[in-house]
Amino acid sequence: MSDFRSIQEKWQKKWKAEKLFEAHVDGKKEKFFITTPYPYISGSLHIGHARAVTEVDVYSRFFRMQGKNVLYPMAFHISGTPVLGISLAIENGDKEKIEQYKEYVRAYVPNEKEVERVVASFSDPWAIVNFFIPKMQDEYSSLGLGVDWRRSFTSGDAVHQKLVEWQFHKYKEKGYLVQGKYPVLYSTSLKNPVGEDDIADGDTNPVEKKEFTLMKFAYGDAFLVAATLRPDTLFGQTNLWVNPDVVYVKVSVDGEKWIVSRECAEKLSYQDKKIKIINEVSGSSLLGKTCKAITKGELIILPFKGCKPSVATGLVVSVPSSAVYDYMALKELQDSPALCKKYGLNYETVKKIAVIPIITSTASSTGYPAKEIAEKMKIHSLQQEKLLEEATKEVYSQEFHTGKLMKSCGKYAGMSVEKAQKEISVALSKEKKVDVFYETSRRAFSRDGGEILVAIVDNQWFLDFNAKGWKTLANDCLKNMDILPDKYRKQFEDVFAWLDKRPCARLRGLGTKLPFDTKWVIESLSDSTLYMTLYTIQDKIQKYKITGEQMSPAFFDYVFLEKGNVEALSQEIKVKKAVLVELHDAFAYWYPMDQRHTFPPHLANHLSFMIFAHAACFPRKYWPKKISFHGLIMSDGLKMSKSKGNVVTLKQLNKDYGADSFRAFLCNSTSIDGMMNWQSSEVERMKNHLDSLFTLLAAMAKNKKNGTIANKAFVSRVEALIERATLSFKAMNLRDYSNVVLYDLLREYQRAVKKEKNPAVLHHYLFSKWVRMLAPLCPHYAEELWSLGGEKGFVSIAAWPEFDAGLIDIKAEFEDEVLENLVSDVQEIQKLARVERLKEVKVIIAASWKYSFMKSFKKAIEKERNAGVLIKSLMDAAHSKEIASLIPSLLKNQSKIPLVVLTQKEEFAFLEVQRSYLEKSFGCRVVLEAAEKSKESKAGSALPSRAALVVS
RNA sequence: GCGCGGGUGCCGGAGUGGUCAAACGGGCUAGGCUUAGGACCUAGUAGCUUAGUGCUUACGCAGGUUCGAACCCUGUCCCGCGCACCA
Repeated sequence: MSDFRSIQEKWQKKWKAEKLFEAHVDGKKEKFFITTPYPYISGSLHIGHARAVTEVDVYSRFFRMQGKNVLYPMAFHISGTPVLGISLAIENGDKEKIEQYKEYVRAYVPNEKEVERVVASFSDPWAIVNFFIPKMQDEYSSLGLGVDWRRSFTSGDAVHQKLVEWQFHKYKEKGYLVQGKYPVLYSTSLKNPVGEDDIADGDTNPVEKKEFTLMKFAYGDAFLVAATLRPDTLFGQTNLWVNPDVVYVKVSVDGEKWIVSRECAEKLSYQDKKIKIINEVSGSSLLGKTCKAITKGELIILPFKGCKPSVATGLVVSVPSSAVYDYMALKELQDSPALCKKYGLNYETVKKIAVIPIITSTASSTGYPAKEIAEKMKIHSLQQEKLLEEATKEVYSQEFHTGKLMKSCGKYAGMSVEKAQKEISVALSKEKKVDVFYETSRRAFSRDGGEILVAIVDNQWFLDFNAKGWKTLANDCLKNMDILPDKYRKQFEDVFAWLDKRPCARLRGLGTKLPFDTKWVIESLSDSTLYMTLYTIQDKIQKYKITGEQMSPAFFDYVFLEKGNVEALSQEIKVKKAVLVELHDAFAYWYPMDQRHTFPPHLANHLSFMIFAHAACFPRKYWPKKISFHGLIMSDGLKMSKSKGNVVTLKQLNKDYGADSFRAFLCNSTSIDGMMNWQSSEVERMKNHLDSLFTLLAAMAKNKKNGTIANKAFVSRVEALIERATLSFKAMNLRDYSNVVLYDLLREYQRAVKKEKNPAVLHHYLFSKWVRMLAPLCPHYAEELWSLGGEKGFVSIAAWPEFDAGLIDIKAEFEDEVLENLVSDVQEIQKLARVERLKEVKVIIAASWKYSFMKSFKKAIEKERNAGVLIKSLMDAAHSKEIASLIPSLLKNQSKIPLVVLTQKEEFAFLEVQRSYLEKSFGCRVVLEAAEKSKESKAGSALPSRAALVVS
């Protein structure tokens, strides 16, 4: 049994010592530059992080063996709020976070005192970064990755920040950067915009922003302001709802007086409105009064306790035709003179309020969907909240998709609901009869307990993807890229079409400051779209100790774009001209990026932005060439998560299975875009399989002899497998490639060795090819075997085996198959006939005419498949009966048609050669005879390459 | 809701018009090896049938095109993912 741990360590050390994976500019070699998004700093790495990097490694090792100059680099991302959040939590004594990080640190630091000290130091975000990065590098390296670590950096390093500054200057010059107002989720306690991970339960129950239309109904010197999501129902408004138990406030809003809930007034102050509270107005005091309708006439104010002061304005405009709540609330009043009396309302007036039909849709052809659905669902009271919710949703969805406005809607009559919604609010907004208000989709709090609401940020910086020409460039870039699998191309196109303005800076988080407005930090997705360029020069930046100050925009202009005067630049930033030229040459050699490999969740954000960034800042020749996608990772059939306890860390992985087993399992268990389901029992199996493969190959290594192999079929099949593996690799079909090296070659070997008198010759031919083909998948085992077999140097940089088309021998393969079929047929017959010990096997070879018939038949069916026509054209008077029955049966079961049609003589000769082998397998005499000469009744059923058999 | 992708055996998944009862792997069953277990090897794994190369039913469901469909077309049901300030 092999010791995977020591083998793994041994070869990783040697690779490192020999600098095997350090990539150097070499104009004589074709380069291959492949990347995967840099990982974000987190506690510890698990197999989810390992998929992309491992697949890239397997793939790039193949290209290295194909003679390409491969650059596979990696860096680290630290921008944004997460790292900052951790250090803040630790500084604030957050017990949960501290414990969590102690746990992470314990994996590396044995001494508990030291653990405490390290975690305490994490109040400085850089301490987190500096602690984890070397660990992450080690863990990644333990997978056997051929990464050139000299080119590593973090997004917080000067070189990265200077690049991002250069990039944003370019954006600004091109007019891709604009400023404006923008609604964001905002925490009142943090006094800052918040993202999903700042919100309590934000990841499991996401908070969205909802855009309400505020409708202003004149009431005395003020407006009663009601919020609605459906401006399209404007013409169906019959009354206003207020909550009689709520005390509203009259506030001055930008010169107008509005009556809204107190909570709403507070929220409005965050939404770019100047608010001053004038006085209180009790809900009950409004009952029975009227306000001016937006369309014409007046609306009466009625009570409805369902109006929540915490939602929108706390006032609701009633549309009983379409809104089930409104319909029910109105009906309740109309059905009860007592209730009206209680609120001091005139029953007759209330009774007279008529539902106004406004929309026909699949929900109602007459315009009374609320009434109809309430009756259908047997809703009879406002207490049935669940049903009411459901009914509301149902009506809305039907009306939104199928609704048309009726005659009652004036000039909007005949318009679709979807369209009317937009047009009505635009028109009313022009007349200043409505305003916009943003509300959260649910009540939410930031992790420190502050309320989340929607605030409007002024002077927010946006990337304007619709800026002149940008999209055209990006689409151009996309069009010339390979997307693997190509089904994602459409998705890119859709995302590109939909991208509009995107906020690109935040007020908090780690990252690069916007050079021309330094209170803003460039947001962490926007700052990581061009960093791959740095991989091409980072080794030299370090070698020549170039500082952040020296990396001015002019520096990047020259290094990337060869723009400007080198001499002048050299003087200005004090970097030798020769160094600048060297940097440029390195960039020009490695760029563009040949491939980027990641998972589909990056499509709509990172990858799209990456394309836009390249399209914006670089000429066509430096645009990325290919994007490939891998699938997601599950563990024991579930998404990996701490709470489920199914996270498999790379440390564990190395301890229990080792890199090669993981790599083989990963590549073989699913296709590249399929989901990898980690199941330890299956990984264990793979480990065992590799063990026995290793044992077998190690034995072969010691027993090899040059010579000629008689088994042409074997050689032909192995050559075909070499070609298949090569083609699969080129298509990044890692599963099919791994099938070849893990199983198919093994099967062919076992098949051949049974018939082989001189296995050492077989080994000589197969060993070196097999080990080389195994190397990308299981590099550690392959290196060990390579040295066991006495081969020179590293297999990691050996040449990939060449496929020799001249050794493909279809006839030999076919004959071999005929032979194997014959053996298994005999065995089957023996079983069925219950013959204990064979005395004789009679092999009756088909009559000669059948061979020529089969030849013509094969040719004929290339064009004609109709049995009747075939029979006529192939008829031969001497064998009419047989032909008539043979043709339909061959058509039905085409597996009976031999791949290669031999002649009777050839088949005879081949079987004669194999007779001794057959006799040995059966342990008895084997007699060959031609059907024409046979006395057996079975003789007639023999077909070319499928002899009739008689056993005794 | 909009957009995209997908539904194949006990499972993961190949297969996109004929050599498919379906690659490869796993599981399961039987046998071998072994002190035992593990590992490994052999055979079987839709049903029926048989001294073999045979029949029937299958690729979400319902239709259609074709000599022929898992594969093409139409309808339908179900599932997954994305929908922005978040890495």
